[in-house]
Amino acid sequence: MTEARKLTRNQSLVLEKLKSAAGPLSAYDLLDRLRSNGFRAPLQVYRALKVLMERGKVHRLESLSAFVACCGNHGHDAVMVAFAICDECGQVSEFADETVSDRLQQWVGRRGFTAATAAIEIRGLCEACSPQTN
Amino acid sequence: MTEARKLTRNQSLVLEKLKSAAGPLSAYDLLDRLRSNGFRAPLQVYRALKVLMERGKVHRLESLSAFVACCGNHGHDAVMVAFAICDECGQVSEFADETVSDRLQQWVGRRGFTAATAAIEIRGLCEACSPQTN
DNA sequence: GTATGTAATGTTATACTATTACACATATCG
DNA sequence: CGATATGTGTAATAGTATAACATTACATAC
Repeated sequence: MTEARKLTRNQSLVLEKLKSAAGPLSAYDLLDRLRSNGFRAPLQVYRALKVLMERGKVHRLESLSAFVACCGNHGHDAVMVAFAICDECGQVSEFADETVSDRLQQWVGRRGFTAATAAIEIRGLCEACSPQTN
Repeated sequence: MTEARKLTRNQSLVLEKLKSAAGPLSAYDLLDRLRSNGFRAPLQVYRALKVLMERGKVHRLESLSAFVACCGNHGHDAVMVAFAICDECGQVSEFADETVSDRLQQWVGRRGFTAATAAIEIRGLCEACSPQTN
């Protein structure tokens, strides 16, 4: 198991901001929102994010260069997590599908590849933002 | 079908560089390699990349902020493409798996989400870079 | 309590990635 | 020709991320 130390002040602040945000936040968004808490430099944010990601509490959305708090609704295992990101409203849904995970693992495994992390990000339109069909 | 115009000079140059590269290249890598061809500004690269990606000739690796030529070995359809990226040597394998594609489509579809594009990137160690086990 | 090692922090500067804005050119089509 | 659309060149700027260094906080051992 990963060592589960208590979060430091900076780490807690960053995590709280992400949890209370409506959607993904960039590191600089976070910095701006934490200036009133004494944050002054990007590195303070990036360092906190690094630890939070290592502990699985935060995910980085590669295609947005932004970060979200982990929803925690999926199996706590080392399954690959996927995201559906609405290009219109920015809403993000997090999910994990074991079949997807297994198939991807199998494909790379057959070639001797050892998977460490994965980014699975689907971009499109959420229901609310889709053009009406009726 | 997507209009298949002939590539312009800049677009061809960028595509050729990507095809002949050993691995993914960043936009600025490309710029440096194309200075002898008259390239002077990042925008010349980014504009060519944009068109090449729209035509499916180039993929962007979100987790690297880099670009690769499409291998063309997978079904030419609108299937989601996946990548295995070695964190050690930078080698990239491109592949498409219909099951993965279908499962992801199903998951988001069930929630009324309309998928437009996807990024599936697995990071880890390729066979050659994995620690020996024998 | 003091020494020591480790992790976290604060700060500045810098590197890397990407886009905006504007001017000019070229091609196609009526 | 005039009108629209696309491509180009250039400069300036915005946005994302890390390197390097000095300092502080805290746990543990002596």
